[in-house]
Amino acid sequence: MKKANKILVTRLYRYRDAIYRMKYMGLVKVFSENIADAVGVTSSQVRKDFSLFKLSGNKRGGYVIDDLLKKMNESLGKNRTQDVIIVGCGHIGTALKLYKGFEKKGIRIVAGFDIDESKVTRDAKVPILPFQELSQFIKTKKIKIGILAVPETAAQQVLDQMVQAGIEGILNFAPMRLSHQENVVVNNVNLGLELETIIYFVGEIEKKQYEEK
Amino acid sequence: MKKANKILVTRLYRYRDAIYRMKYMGLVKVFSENIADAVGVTSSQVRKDFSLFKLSGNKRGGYVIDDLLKKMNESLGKNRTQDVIIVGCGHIGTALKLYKGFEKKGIRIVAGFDIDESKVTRDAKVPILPFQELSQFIKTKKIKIGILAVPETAAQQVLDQMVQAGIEGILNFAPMRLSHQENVVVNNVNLGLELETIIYFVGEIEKKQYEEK
DNA sequence: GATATAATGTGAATATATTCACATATACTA
DNA sequence: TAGTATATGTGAATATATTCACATTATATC
Repeated sequence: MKKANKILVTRLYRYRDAIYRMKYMGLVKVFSENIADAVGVTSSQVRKDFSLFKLSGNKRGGYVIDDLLKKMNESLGKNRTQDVIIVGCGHIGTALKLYKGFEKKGIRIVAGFDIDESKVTRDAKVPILPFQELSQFIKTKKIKIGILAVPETAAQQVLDQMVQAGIEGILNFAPMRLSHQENVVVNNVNLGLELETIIYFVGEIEKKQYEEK
Repeated sequence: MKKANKILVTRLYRYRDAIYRMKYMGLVKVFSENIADAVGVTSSQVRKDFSLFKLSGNKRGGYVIDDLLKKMNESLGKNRTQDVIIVGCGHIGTALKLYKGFEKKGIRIVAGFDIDESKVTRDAKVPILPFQELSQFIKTKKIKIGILAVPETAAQQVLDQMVQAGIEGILNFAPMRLSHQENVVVNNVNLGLELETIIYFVGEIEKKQYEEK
C-alpha cells in the first residue's frame, strides 16, 4: 500500500463495484481477467493494483470473492455510513438529495442548505435548512463531507466557509477550480466540460472517418 | 496537434474557460503562469500543452486573450451549437434538462425521453417524449450526442439502442462501465465513486494527522 | 538605439503509469 | 500421487506525462 494516488484508488473502487456485481450474479471465484473485462483495463493492471494494495489471491485459483471483498472493504473502508450535506438546493443539488445510488455505498445525505428561505423544509426526512445555519450544523454534527452545488459566483466563498466550519472533503459541481488548502480534498464534477470533450472527440472521429474515404 | 489524448484536451477546455473568465474581468493579455494558477497546473504544463496544440504567444509578451481564444475556438470547436438529448428523466436527467450551464457552451438540450408515459410533455419548450420515439428522433434529427441517465439495469441496453440509431457520443451516469465500439465516445460520471474517493482520502489525511501527533 | 529584462517554446531529463514476461504456486486430471 | 495446465505476483521494460532548463526573442527602460 504505497503512494495511494487518486487514479489507483478510483480503480480499486471500480473493481470492488464490479466484484460485488459478480457476487450478486452468484459467482464465488473471479480471475483478474474477469475483473479487468468488467472495468475495462488489462488483467495485469488489476494484479498490479491488487499487489500495491496487498490484495492477494491464489495462484491458479483466482480470487475467492468473499475473501477479496472483505480485504477490499478493510482497505477502502466500508465499516460505517458517512454523513454528507448538500449546499445549494437548485436542480442539481435537489437531484442529488433524492439520488438513490448513495445509500448502497453507505453514504447518507443528512441535510440540504439553501439561501432561499422558501426552499426550507425543516420537517422533511432530509431537511433543507437555511444557509445561515450551515456552519453551526457542520460543527455540531461534525460533518466532514459536503457536496457543493451553488452558483459559480458563490462557490469559492461557500467552500471557504464550509472548510472553516470543519468540512474536509468536497464534491464540487461549480465549473471552475476552487482554491483550498491541501488538507482539504476536493473532487470536481464539471458537466459542461464532460460534454464538451465528448463533442470534441466525436468531431475528431468523424473527421478521421471522412479522411479515410 | 499530435496525439490528442483525453487528459490533454480536457486541460485545454479548462484553460479556455479560465481565459474567458479573465477576459470578462477586463484583462487583455495573459501569461502562462496566470492560466496555470487559475487551472491549478504548472506554467510549463500550459506552455507545453499550447505547443502541442500549435497555440503560440509572444516571447516576453505573453498571450493576447482575444487572439488566443480565437485560435482555441478553432481547435476546440465552438462554431455552432450542439443538439443533445437526455435519455431517462428521473432526478438526474431532469436536473440536467434544467441545468443552465450548458447554454453558454453552445450545448442545447433538445428533448428528454422516458419510459414512463406520465412524464411525457410534448408541448414543453424542451419536451419529454416517450421512449418508443427515441430511435426515430435520433435518426430524423441526426442527433449525435446523448446523456444517459437511466437506471443501472437498463443502461447497457439503452446505450446499444442509442448507438444503433446513430448516437456517437454519450455521457453516462449509470455507475458502471458500459461496453461499446471504439468509434463511440463514452464519458462516465459516477457520483457515488466521486464521493467514495473523497471519503477515502479524507480518512487518509485524518490518519496521517493522527500519526503525526 | 543600445541594453537589460522577462516570457515563450521546446528538446532533454525526469517522473509516473502501464504492460510484459516469467518464476512460482496451486488446482485439476488421470 | 505424479504430471500438467493455468493463474497469480512482481521485478524489469516500456510507454506516457510532466517538469526542467535554457536558447530565443519581444518588450521595456534609459
